Amino acid sequence: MNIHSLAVPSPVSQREPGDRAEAILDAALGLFASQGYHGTTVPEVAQRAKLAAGTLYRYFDSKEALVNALFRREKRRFMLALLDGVAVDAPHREQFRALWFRLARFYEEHPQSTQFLELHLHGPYLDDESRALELQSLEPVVLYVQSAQAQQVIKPLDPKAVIALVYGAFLGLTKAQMAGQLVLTPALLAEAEACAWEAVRR
Amino acid sequence: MNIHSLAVPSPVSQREPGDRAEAILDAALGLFASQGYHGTTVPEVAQRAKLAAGTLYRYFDSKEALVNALFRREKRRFMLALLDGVAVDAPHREQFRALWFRLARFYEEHPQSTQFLELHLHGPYLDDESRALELQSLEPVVLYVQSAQAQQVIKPLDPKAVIALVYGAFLGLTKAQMAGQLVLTPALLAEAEACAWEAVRR
Amino acid sequence: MNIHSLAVPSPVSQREPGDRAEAILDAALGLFASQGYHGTTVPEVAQRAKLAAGTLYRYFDSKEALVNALFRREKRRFMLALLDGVAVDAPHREQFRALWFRLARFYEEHPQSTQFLELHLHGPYLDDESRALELQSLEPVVLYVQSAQAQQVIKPLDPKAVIALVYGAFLGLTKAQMAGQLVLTPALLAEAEACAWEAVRR
Amino acid sequence: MNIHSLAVPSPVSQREPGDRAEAILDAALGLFASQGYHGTTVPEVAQRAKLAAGTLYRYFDSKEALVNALFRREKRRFMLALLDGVAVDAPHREQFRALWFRLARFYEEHPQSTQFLELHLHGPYLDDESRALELQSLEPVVLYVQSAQAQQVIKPLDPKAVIALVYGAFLGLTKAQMAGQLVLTPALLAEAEACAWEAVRR
DNA sequence: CATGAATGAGTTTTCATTCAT
DNA sequence: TATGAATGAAAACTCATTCAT
Repeated sequence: MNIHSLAVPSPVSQREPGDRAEAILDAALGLFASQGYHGTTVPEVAQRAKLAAGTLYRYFDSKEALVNALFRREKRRFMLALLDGVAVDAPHREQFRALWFRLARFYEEHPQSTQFLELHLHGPYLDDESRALELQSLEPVVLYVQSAQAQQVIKPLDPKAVIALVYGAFLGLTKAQMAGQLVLTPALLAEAEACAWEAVRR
Repeated sequence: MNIHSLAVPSPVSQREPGDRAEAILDAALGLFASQGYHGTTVPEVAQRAKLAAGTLYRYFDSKEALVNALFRREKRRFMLALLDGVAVDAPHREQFRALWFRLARFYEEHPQSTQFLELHLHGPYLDDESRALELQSLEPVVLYVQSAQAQQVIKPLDPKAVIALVYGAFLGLTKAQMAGQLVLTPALLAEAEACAWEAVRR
Repeated sequence: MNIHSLAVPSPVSQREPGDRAEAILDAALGLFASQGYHGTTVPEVAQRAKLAAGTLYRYFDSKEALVNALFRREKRRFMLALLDGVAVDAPHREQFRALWFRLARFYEEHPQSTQFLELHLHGPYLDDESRALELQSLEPVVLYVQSAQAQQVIKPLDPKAVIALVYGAFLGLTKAQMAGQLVLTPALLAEAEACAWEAVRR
Repeated sequence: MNIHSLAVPSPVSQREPGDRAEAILDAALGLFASQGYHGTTVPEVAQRAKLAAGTLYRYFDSKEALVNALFRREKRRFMLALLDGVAVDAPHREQFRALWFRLARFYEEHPQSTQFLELHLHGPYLDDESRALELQSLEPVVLYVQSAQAQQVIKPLDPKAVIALVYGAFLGLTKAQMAGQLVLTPALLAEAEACAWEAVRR
């Protein structure tokens, strides 16, 4: 038994600051992902986050500020899941596989995040900071593709086309699963990874 | 000069009955595609269709009925463009290429339709008939894939996974183009078609 | 009996356009005058104008637009009542008396307008056009005072001070009447006019 | 250096009890005067008084109680400034001059108080006590006017009319100054005092 | 006694839908 | 049949007041 096990469990009302904002973002994620921005009401978000509608405005200036904060949180989460600690020295084939399964894992753990980010990519309610983040997020992947192309491992297409094809294919699978047409088993994901690699390999 | 050039242009009030409904659907397509269902107002649609808001209700019972009618029209257009007169006897490789370029052509001619159909695939406002059409629309393509698989030309994956991968890859390209990251030149489309084929061929 | 007496009385629903906006302004005048801008709600105005809250927004873009439209209408009414057809050739003493009794008449006929204009003179919700009108409205009276000063009929104070003294004195009377402390009989008004003249005459 | 300069400044937490209520009233004065009752929020007042919104409610039961307490404090201040130690034996002309310059001094030192008292004279949020104070405050001035009228020094108008004319004229000057149209120099104030006297003298 | 986060009623505003003309 | 003004329910947002800490 250590000193921590003696600690009094903190009651709900003693949440750390920031916790409440996170709860709101969590609630908003599910709703924006399934119903879209205009299809979701602020009271709905508040109710799901277990607070009064007015309270939400202590944490976010407006519905628009909320969707932007959410977009940035999810985009950062996504990029972190995709790139953090990636083995840049590994063979390109290995890196490709790693990236694919990181996508898969992120989708498995945060399907709503995947859906949200696709749905809200170009909403007119996204502000400059969100758009900047969006643009910036592609860069590391473009670098990977260019490096692989320099080694003549990936076809010499526009790197953005390569990314669009592979990530598009991946998203196609997730949509099919969400529509109930498909079950993304590990086996299927592995086969699909092979397909994706065949598509862009040289 | 022929007899037609002499024809008096029919006044607005003497349009054929279906004409106005079509005009409404055309107007709705552009708006729903770019702003979403909840982000588009009925008066906005009416104004773009050059009629009064109240008049729209002579043609569609409600906003929901409108979006469903639109979904069905666009889905049918899309399937027609994809499948009508397709050469079922041609080699599978040829058919694949043909399907890809039909997709490309449809997107080129009706980018909003492509966008609309993706965006509204799973809106909670779609009714049973629309959902049924959605399911049914996949069937001919599934048959094509199964036929190719029977000939051991396409990998023995779940046909829906094959479709998801290929159509997903195609949509990835269109999104990149709409985001201004890419220009879908004929050359790029041809190269991408090759990629897609490599992805699923045996 | 003339042709007009034969006219069918127009039903309520056939009001001339503009009538409705006027009804809203009339309703708003009474409420803004007695309760102030922030103390008056839009549904309150709508109810008094006998229409639904939403309908008001067909005529005015916002509550702020409404108060500005009202300010301008009342200011113009006031200036018209004060200056239209004034005998600029009459002796200055006569003109002074005329102006005073025009003030009195306007107040008698539109006490709420007088109150509203005083109360909202410097509200932060007044826009540039309203402010410009406010500034411009003083000019003709300044000219009168300067003319009288040139003839050595009125004391050589800053004309704006002369106006402030006289109009302030007048407003003091109206406030006392509205507070129930005083009754502005014709006799009292005449005596007060003499007082005001004594104040500024040379 | 004297003994006072050595005094330890009393920490905020050891303020005298009435101090905080005064600080709240001071903060409220500035805000109510410039933005009105409904245009001012309680948190705004609290922030300016450097305390939390909740704390304000230890000192005043409600926003309405606050505005009433403020009204009474300012009204008393005003009457004190106007009448305290006034030389009742001096000639009426002298007393008139003294009253005028006491008005001027009060306005100079507490322009917001002047503005507040005028703006809130008839707010529906004023309670009976405030209204009673309002009525009662006029009495000493009425007595002065009656005394002067008895001596045939001031015109035999209703004393309340006399007061309305003179105080109205004074307020007119202050409004013109606050609107930036005028600067109330000592010279102008002296000339205006002469005007006011001419207005009501016999 | 002080705090300030939380509340929810109330405010401004929008918009799908109706209906008199 | 076409119109568009009118409606009122519902949305985003504000703020006086309370209360756990």
